[in-house]
Amino acid sequence: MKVSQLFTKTSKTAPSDETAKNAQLLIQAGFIYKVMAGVYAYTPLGLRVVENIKQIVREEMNAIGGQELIMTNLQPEGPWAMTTRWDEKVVDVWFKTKLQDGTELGLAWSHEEAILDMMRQYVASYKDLPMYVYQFQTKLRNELRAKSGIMRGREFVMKDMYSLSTDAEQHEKFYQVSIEAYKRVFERLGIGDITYVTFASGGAFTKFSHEFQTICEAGEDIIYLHRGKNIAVNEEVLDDENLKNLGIKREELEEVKSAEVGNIFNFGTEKAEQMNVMFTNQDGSQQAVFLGSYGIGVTRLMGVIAELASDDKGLVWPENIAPAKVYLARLGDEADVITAADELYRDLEKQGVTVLYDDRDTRAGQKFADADLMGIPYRVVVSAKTVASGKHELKARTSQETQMLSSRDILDQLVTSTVENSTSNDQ
RNA sequence: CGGGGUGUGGCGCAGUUGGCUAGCGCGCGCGGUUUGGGACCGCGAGGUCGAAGGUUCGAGUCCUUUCACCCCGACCA
Repeated sequence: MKVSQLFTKTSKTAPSDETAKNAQLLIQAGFIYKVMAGVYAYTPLGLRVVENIKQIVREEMNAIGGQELIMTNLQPEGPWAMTTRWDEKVVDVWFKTKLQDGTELGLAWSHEEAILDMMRQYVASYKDLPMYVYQFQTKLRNELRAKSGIMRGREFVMKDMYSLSTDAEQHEKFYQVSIEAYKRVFERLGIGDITYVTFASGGAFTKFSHEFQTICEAGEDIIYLHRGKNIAVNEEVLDDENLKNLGIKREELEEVKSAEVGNIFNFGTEKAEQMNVMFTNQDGSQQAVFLGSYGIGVTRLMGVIAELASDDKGLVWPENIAPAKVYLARLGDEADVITAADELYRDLEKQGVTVLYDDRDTRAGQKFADADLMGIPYRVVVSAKTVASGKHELKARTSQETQMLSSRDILDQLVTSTVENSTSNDQ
């Protein structure tokens, strides 16, 4: 991707109508565009980050048997009425609209009912179960108040997975598998060590649900960490009885602010009973499907990571989700400089290293400032000086030191570290 | 939804107790000098002051209504 072709521009000043750090930085650097409160467009750089996060999630969901699909945003009343969740007194975040003939429709804020309604047609026997489906969807929620930039919007991208199981035992098995998969996702996103499996309120079917909470000052939740056991308790379920059941003592806990980046939830058989989604069991009896629901807030994660990974110069993306791995700054427009930079650009991309190639006719300072603001992990400088010496400059975003290396060595180094990344990711 | 705050060129801001052609910085265009950390000089384009209504000889400045945005709270399956 060439910087000269990006329609977005960086800004020296933060937007005045945002106070959340994630929104300020992402807008300043040209990753998102604000349409209205809680509603943001993702511009090319931002979209790359979203897609990178999605890809990591996708790989882990596929690895535990998830089948990707896409449900619809437009929802008919029928399925939701069966569970009482069509009622705006029950679910107050509905956006509702109408067909031209007056038929009321809802815009999906979640998809449990939609999934079950569809699966009624596909699930007939215990042999069809368990079944795991997931999607990346733009969720629409009429929140009373949007806030914190992209961490709490009215329109956001979420990965939601649904498990359909024959019974509690089969469900529980996958539930545990999903917890491990989620841990791998957050590990790969670079926030594994500050993301805690957290006990939270469970609703009618189980004592707890599990949230994945990332320690973050900008988060909305307060959780109590037990570092020894590597778990946490949401303040909403912090009471003596629960602590006793979990075998932990209040004084062992540490209070922190956090952002909920994932949630897994057990619906039991109630929803399938309400919606009449049944299967025939081995003994020939009709039984209701056991439902689980597993969310990861994709765009919220982007916001959380932007909050956590930045310095006074701008964003600092982890390599796994950065919009590009390298910022190639070409200084000067002499023919040999252009040739050298173009070649390096081509060779890097050819070997799978994503490059943001700053081929603009602007000064060095501008390019360096933009590279820093955008948070690209590595910066390579090609100039008349480096071309003359045969060695270009390589610098990591997080480092002050630069190395002078030949094009060949730069290639080797950047390609190699890509390989290391993908290797550790496969485990 | 309750409380608080803010709306002035694309962005960030200043506009004194209402006063004449609404300023500044960034960005943008043209010319020139520059060229490794957001260059400098000159010229130039661009706003009717969130919107509507009102008071006044006169409103960006005052009043009313309204819209939008931000923050706190409530809410968040």
